[in-house]
Order: sequence, then structure tokens, then C-alpha cells
Amino acid sequence: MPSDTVIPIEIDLITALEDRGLRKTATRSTIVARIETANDAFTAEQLCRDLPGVGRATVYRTIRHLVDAGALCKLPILDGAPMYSIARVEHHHHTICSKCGTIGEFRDSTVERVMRSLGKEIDGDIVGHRMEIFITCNRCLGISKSGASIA
Amino acid sequence: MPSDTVIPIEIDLITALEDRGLRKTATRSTIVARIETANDAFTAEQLCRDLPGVGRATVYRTIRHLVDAGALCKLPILDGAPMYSIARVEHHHHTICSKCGTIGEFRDSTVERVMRSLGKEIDGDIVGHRMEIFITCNRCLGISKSGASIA
DNA sequence: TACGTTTCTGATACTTGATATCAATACGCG
DNA sequence: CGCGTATTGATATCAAGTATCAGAAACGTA
Ligand SMILES: [Mn+2]
Ligand SMILES: [Mn+2]
Ligand SMILES: [Zn+2]
Ligand SMILES: [Zn+2]
Repeated sequence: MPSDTVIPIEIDLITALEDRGLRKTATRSTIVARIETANDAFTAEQLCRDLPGVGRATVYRTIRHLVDAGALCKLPILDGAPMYSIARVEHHHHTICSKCGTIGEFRDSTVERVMRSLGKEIDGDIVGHRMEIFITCNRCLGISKSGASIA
Repeated sequence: MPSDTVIPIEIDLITALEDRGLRKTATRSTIVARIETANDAFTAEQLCRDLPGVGRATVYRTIRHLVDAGALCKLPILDGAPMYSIARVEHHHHTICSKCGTIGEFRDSTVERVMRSLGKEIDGDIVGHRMEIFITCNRCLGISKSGASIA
């Protein structure tokens, strides 16, 4: 059962923008390329730093467009700027490594089932939910086990 | 089975500060009184507005102390300043009304059970979790039903 | 391809939330 | 009291993010 052929759900961010009637511009392609190649959660300011030629306003605007399009998740960080990651699945939740901040995604049907059953206990109508699991990621576990430091 | 006698878990915020070795000052008593009497979720800026005589720095510092003491929950709001509420139970989750922003608290053992079972599926060690349920609260439902507007 | 309309861009100024500084003040212990 | 330390709050500063708006780029149309 060779499963080397992983088929990623390829999401073309620039297409997501065009689908919303937005023009395909050089600047947007630059921003989107950075997001897609790094393929990791990021903050708006990180993007600004990585793309010195691009104005901050445009970075923030483009991110907002992508979030509105549902192509990016916006994840609140308790003590800092929100992080963004490409939305690979319709509805999902996030893991956040408390050590290094790395963000992962997961789906779990039991979580959704519990949500539905909570409807009876909760006052009002449930319109959505959010959930984050804080972890120590495998890499950080490895680091702490070996006692080695990266920085 | 008359259950009119609800015994609230009375939490004395000023005591929570003293227990941490902090002094009981007039300013801290003022801040804490505002939090305890309003008895509702709030932002730091709201507190500053409600307490014109108190310096912003002190408001922010006191809130931080209370969060560190575990006496206040700090709840990230995706598009805005974090909100704080008195922590009445050890571990719990929040409901947020999408219309009016009112925050509620709840505990549910099935949520915690699901969390534990997720440990097998998640890479790394789970060290915590957070969950918010977005609702339309009963008051907002009533308002929208009657079609009346408050403002 | 040239044109005209509309969208987009980015420098700049501004807003908001929050922290750093530090001289003056208040606690609280003896 | 009286002293040493913690606290306070005006102020400056920082950080994230938005509003403005003149010039540039996109793109439907001819
Ligand atoms: Mn979910
Ligand atoms: Mn929980
Ligand atoms: Zn990690
Ligand atoms: Zn409501």
C-alpha cells in the first residue's frame, strides 16, 4: 500500500480572489506566492517583513480578502497578533504548540457531535464554535528530550 | 426541591491579589469593586472609561495581576480587545453572543472527555485546550423576534 | 492596440490597545 | 510615627491595524 502519492487539496489563493471579482495583480500574486510556498501559519507583520516591496496596507487588505473568501483561517492568539493559515478543509480546529507556536489543523467528528448535543444545555441558538488544543509538538518534545537548544 | 438558594462561588478579587503578596491599595479596591459589582465581561478600555480617576497603566497592571492569579479569564476576541470575566469555576468554556457580545460560562464533562480521547489522534502532548461557542443569546433572540430595536 | 473606466497600490497619517519610564505617593511593618 | 518598598499615574513610546488619496495598473471595449 504505497501511499507516497499524497494528494494535497490544492487551493489556489489567487483564484479564490478572482472568484470574488477581484483583479489578478502583480502585488497580489507576490503575496499569495509567499503564503503558498512557505505553507505555514503566519502573522500579517511577518508577511510585511518578508515582502519589503509591498505596502503594509496592501498586505492587510489582501489577507482580509482571503479570509473573507474563506481561503485563510484567522486564529486569535491570546497575547499577540492573530495568525493565518491556508484553510485546507471546510471546518476544522487548530493545535498550537505552546513552545514554538507551530499551528496544525485537525478535524474530529466527535467534537462536532458534542457540539450538537450541547445545543440543549446552552441558552440561545448555537451559531458556531471554535476550539484550539494547546500542545507540545513532537519537534519540541524531541528538543526538550535531547536537552539541545536550537537558538 | 426548592433550589432558590443558589450559592455563588464568592471570589474576593482583592484577596486574590493579597494572596500573591500584593498590597491592598485604594486604587486596586476601586478597580476590583467595579469588576465585582458590574459582574459582567469587560475590556480593559471599558474599565479605564468607567474609572476616570485611575491611570490606564494601573488598570492594565491590575488586570494582569488578576489573570496571573487565576481570578480572571482572559478571552481572545477575534476582532477586538480581549475580554475579561471573573473566573467562577476552575476550568470552563465560554459562550459569546455574536449579536451583542455577551459572554457566558459553562462546563461540560463530555467536552473534557472528548479532549482526553483526542490525545491519541493528535501529534505531540496535549497541555490544554480552549473552546468558545458562538450563540445568539436569548435576549437577542427575543429582540429579533419582536423586531424591536434597543438603540 | 489604444482607450477609458474602475480597481488597486502604497506612502503617509492616524487610531487603538498596550507597555516602559520614573518622580511622587501610599502601604504596612516595626 | 517613620522607614523601606511597592504602587501610582502622567507621559512617552510601541505595536497592530485602518483611513486617505494621488498615481499606477488592470481589463472590457472598440
Ligand atoms: Mn469544529
Ligand atoms: Mn474544557
Ligand atoms: Zn513546538
Ligand atoms: Zn446577545
